[in-house]
Amino acid sequence: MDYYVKNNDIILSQPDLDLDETLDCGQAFRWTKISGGEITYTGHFLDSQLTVTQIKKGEFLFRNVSEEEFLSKWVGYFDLETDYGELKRMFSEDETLAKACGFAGGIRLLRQNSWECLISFIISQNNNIPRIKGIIQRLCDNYGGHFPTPGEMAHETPESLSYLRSGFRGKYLCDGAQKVGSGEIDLRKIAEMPIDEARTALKTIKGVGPKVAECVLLFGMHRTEAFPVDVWIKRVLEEYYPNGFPAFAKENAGIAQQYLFHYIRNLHKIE
DNA sequence: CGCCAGGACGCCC
DNA sequence: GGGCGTCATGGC
Repeated sequence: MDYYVKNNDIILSQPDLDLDETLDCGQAFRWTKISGGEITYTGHFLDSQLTVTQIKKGEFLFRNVSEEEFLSKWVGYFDLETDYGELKRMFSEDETLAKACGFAGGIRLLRQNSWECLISFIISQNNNIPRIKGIIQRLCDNYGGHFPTPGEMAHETPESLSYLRSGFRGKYLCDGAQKVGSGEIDLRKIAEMPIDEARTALKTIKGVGPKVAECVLLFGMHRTEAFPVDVWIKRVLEEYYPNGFPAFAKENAGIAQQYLFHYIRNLHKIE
């Protein structure tokens, strides 16, 4: 990992990271882009806030971040100890994946908080990304600007959450909050389970089906073999992989999925 | 205006 | 087990 401390900031050199591709690709919903000449995002992980700027291609400024905080928090969050160059070389055995990696090679899989991920992807069902962000924004605003803890949300009802305007998802959010807040569901234990057991456990929450469970496993528990299939990935599988997804990528199928998701969604822009 | 969205549920057969 | 209507809301 190539970084150094400069004044109160961290300068990171990482060719396999692009802020737009990683922070605005539908895996996380609480990063906002700061308008201006440079590419800057501000957002949160757990109780820490970060403002990060892409100085130039592959070079980043983590503003007002100590070396200790960088190493203990953001290196993990941005998965900086994984070699994505190596992953992309492996994926590129496959023709479609090679194109996808070439199109958006700056995607990384963020290591997000499992609880926030669970709530976020319950909200995501049959919804679009701008509106998902809006609902999560209203939720955090209501809790003084931070993402509510399971304990804080456990008492909510669909009526008390009506300000979210989350529609039919309100009752699902309440069931998730009640189960996690009460300890009936232990996300830390689920994260360590064999994956099929983990899937089954997550799906005991109302509103958590195959897709949402897979997203929680991939984005919130870093189970890289999890492979969420939404309408976009379904199109990819039908069009490019009629005989199945390549077995060599199985262990990291979820990361491959990220490249493919971004690729297929933006294909209309490059043809 | 109509179609769609990082789907899941309930019901039917 | 697979197929289908329904569920709120609002982005485009």
